[in-house]
Amino acid sequence: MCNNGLVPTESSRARSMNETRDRILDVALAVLGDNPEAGMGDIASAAGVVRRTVYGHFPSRLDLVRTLTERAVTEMTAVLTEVNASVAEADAAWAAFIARLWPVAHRYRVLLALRRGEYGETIHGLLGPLDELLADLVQRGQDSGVFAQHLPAGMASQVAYGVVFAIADSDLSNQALGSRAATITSLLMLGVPEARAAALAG
Amino acid sequence: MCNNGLVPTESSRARSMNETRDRILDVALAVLGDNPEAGMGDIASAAGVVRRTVYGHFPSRLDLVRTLTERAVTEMTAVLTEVNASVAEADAAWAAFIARLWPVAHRYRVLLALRRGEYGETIHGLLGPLDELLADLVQRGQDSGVFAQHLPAGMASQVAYGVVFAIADSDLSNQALGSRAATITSLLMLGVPEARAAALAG
DNA sequence: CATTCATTGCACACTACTGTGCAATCTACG
DNA sequence: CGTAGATTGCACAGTAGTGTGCAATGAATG
Repeated sequence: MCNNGLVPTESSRARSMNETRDRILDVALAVLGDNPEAGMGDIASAAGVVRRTVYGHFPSRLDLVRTLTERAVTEMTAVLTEVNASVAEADAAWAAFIARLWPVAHRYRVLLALRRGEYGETIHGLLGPLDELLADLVQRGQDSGVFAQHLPAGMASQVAYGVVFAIADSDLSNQALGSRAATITSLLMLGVPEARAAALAG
Repeated sequence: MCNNGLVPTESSRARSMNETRDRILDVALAVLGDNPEAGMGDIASAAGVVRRTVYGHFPSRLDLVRTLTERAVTEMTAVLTEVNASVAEADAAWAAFIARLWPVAHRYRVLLALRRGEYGETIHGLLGPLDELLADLVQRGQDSGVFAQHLPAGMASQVAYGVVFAIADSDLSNQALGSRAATITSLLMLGVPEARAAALAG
């Protein structure tokens, strides 16, 4: 063991193994993004690896999906908590969140489809904490009067960021325009006036 | 043949067969609404019939789904054309459409899930004409200035009525409130001011 | 060099469907 | 009553996936 105990200095072997693992995850995200029903074989092929190898890293399909979901939740939660801490007004915070969420949402667009069917329960469970944070933000906006109250906070937040993922899913070409469109659209449906929404979307 | 040639007077046999067929369709809508991945066996059981019988009425699973989709398109198109003919303003027409669409949307909520994966192409093709009508309505509203233009008409209509189906899907308890909430939410995201949206939603 | 270990290639069992074939059954109809 | 036809029950073939077992390979490691 030449490990210094602080930095997990990986042997070349372990590093190469982690690279394989990461590549599988990245490729899985892309492949499943195109076709949520793709099998382990499709993912393996796309990753330049054999199906058996994928099972070496992820014992089951559910493990792979869970890992992807955990990644997504970690990234998205980080963005939301950061925005929540630095932006006071709820509508401005929402706008900042969506703007920074956009690239992430596009990457993880597959989760929108995977939420239904088979893995729905697992994914839903993992997304729970994030859902609560979103609902809290919307609730805060509704309490301070910047958001309308035509929907209960929980449902409004779900539908609003569902819309973001939906636009991220259908937006194949222009990423920049999509971000602005998604921000404005979600703000509008939360009850923010058009002028204010356009201003917040930069 | 004691048929008078005008009304297709069915024999008791043919009537009973049509009842079976209709029951299968109704039950399939309910079962698939709860679990879009339910198999022919599940549908058959729920309809109080044997799997083989379902195949007697619908040669393949696709035939069943296609029939359900055609039903949905027929009903929804009828509502939309009727509203289009009787209501002038685009935002008012949209509100009237959603209000009358609501119960239908709830019944056919499964199509939202079925649009992705396997039958997506078929369903998409059948929904095509309806999608165009919706896009036309939104375009009309954008041209006359009652709808905002943050999204192209085609995408705006898709996302807006996707939201309606999403709310219909998650709304298990109160149908009446859901209709109003869905109307307001979709109007808001189309850029209609909150006051006007609330007024149009009755 | 000898060892360790990720990866490979192949075989296998298992599950869960779809769609078909066919004889048996029961019922409405003539 | 006799028959046509809808329905049933069961068997069967086919497909497509998941997950496992195991020997062979090849490269990094000590």
